[in-house]
Amino acid sequence: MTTIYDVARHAGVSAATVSRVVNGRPNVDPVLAERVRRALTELEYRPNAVARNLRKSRTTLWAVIISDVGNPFFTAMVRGVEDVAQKAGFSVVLCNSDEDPAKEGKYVSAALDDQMAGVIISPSGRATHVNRLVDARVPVVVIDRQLRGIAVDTVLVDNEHGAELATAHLIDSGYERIACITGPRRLSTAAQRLRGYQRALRGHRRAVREELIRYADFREEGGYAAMEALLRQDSPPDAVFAANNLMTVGAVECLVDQGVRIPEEVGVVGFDNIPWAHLVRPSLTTVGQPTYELGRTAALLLAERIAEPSRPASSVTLHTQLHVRESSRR
Amino acid sequence: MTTIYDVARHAGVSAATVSRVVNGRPNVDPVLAERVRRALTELEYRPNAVARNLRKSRTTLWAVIISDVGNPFFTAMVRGVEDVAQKAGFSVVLCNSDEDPAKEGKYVSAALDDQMAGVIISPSGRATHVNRLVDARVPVVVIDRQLRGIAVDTVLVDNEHGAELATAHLIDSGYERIACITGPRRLSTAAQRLRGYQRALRGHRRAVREELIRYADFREEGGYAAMEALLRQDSPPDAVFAANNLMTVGAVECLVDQGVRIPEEVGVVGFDNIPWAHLVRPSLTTVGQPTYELGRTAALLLAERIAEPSRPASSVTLHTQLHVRESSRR
DNA sequence: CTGTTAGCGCCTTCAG
DNA sequence: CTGAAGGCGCTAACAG
Repeated sequence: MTTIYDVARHAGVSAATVSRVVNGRPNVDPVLAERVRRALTELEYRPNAVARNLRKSRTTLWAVIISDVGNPFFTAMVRGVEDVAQKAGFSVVLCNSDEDPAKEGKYVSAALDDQMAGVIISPSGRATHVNRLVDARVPVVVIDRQLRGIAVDTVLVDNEHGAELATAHLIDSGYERIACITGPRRLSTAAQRLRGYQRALRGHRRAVREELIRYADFREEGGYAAMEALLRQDSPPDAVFAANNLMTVGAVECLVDQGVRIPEEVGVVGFDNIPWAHLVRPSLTTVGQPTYELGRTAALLLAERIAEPSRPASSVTLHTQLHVRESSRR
Repeated sequence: MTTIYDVARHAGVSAATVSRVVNGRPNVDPVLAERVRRALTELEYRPNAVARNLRKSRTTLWAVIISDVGNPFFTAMVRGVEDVAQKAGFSVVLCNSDEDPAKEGKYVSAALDDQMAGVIISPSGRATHVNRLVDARVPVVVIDRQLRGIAVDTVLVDNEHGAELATAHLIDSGYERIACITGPRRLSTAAQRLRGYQRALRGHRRAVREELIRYADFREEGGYAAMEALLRQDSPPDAVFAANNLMTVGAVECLVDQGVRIPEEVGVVGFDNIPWAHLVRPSLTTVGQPTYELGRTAALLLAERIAEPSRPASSVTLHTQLHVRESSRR
């Protein structure tokens, strides 16, 4: 491995001068600079990033801690993060917490140990781990899920509003007994989408029936099981609002398996984009999120905070959009 | 930030002793060790990974360079990699080359500069960048795509065989003019899947018609455009084999848009798993790959090579499986 | 404008 | 078994 000293010797200057040239500092004699540049290319010098990081006690890496790499929602988001990161000179370490606070904790520790330049996290529950980052003054942006009582940059969507629109649309389509399959209680997204559902019902003077509300796990299996339970009831629902993409797929699978016709017997609206929602028969009505933009925005916020650590925390809310397709029209 | 010296002072020993305790070395007086451990927890000491990396000139990071984070095939693979990596004490840096050799080059440079412990790469074309890694003695595993004339650990699937099965199945189902939409010529997967298609035709004494073969980009848009072009021909195909998941989706979209009925008018088989292939109407026949296992295997190979850098390169081929669903039965 | 010096935090000889 | 010393490669402060 060729070091800065090899280059210095080869160019007949000091290591400091080489460093200055490498880092594009002004105040270097053009003649020397040229000699250094030649040595640089001749020796194919590449700065050792690790040494540089130690010296500056900060790296050029961002950790993105998401709760499910298998969920296209999160990968689309990561794409948005990545594009911004690369332009800003950072690389992205993708960490999959699998909704497991312990795993999340491990990744937060790693981010701390590795002196990551910043962290974007979709927290799997309480604020504990995010607090560790904040306490250590590591720039953090929370994405997708809200954390109460902690001043941190946050990027969200208007969950409640989106859920309300979705539910109102089912009501307008003539469905009477509308169920809601939401996510784990501890997640703000689950709570807010449930609240939007309830608000729509109340706004249309419908009763909110507890037996039509299910808490599942934001996964396919959970959506399937919840739908199954709903169908087994004495008076089953004639429509369902599922609070994320994977659970929507699970619910639809269940309906298909049970031979229940969509949208005639049961109408379906899902939250989140679902890849190829339009190819599924019937095509699925969804509340679309600007996933890529979510990631982009979070990355932009992170870059700003890194540049200016003391600026006050801000919170950005992006908007969802209802895409009406076949699964909700009867 | 508390350093090893703070701990040493606090415990009344030298930094060397602390280091030994932290790293679980034997030959430390139990009494001292206990004192050190107490200091460790009292001060909440966390070793600085960057300093450690510099000292040992190796990190605990793997770079996984894939060509499309938007493709569920690759993310499923990454999951397999991640699970193994975590158990082996490595973190995974996910890099998205977007099929762009220049971007790929940048990420390879980053891996080199950051002294990554290893790289898993699905190369976007020629071997140049992989060679740089090999030359620098960075442990590498090539995944999904074959690189000729270079001794490197590789994990593949039986592309030709899978494609042959898929095509033979279309022939057996009674289709006559079977088209093939394959990927970029420079990618081994595209070439091999095309070869499998041709082999199946020849094996069944059918002519291989050049006008039924299209080279696209392994993306949705490419699949759509290729299908469109095929349909515009004088005698359009009555079936199509698409060589990856996204192109299959694109082709199906095109058929739907044009009002062509699947599988009655045109049969469809796609390569790669397609999430929710069974929910799409008609459900899609696919050649399934063991994606998670691909990632797992690559990670295992990488771990082995890191442990034993001089072992000869090996190549593992996993098997595909034909999942017959509705889109190919008439 | 340039070079010398020091040290980021850790680990690993090498003496003792 | 323990501690002192040196150095991984780089950059920032300080003289010159």
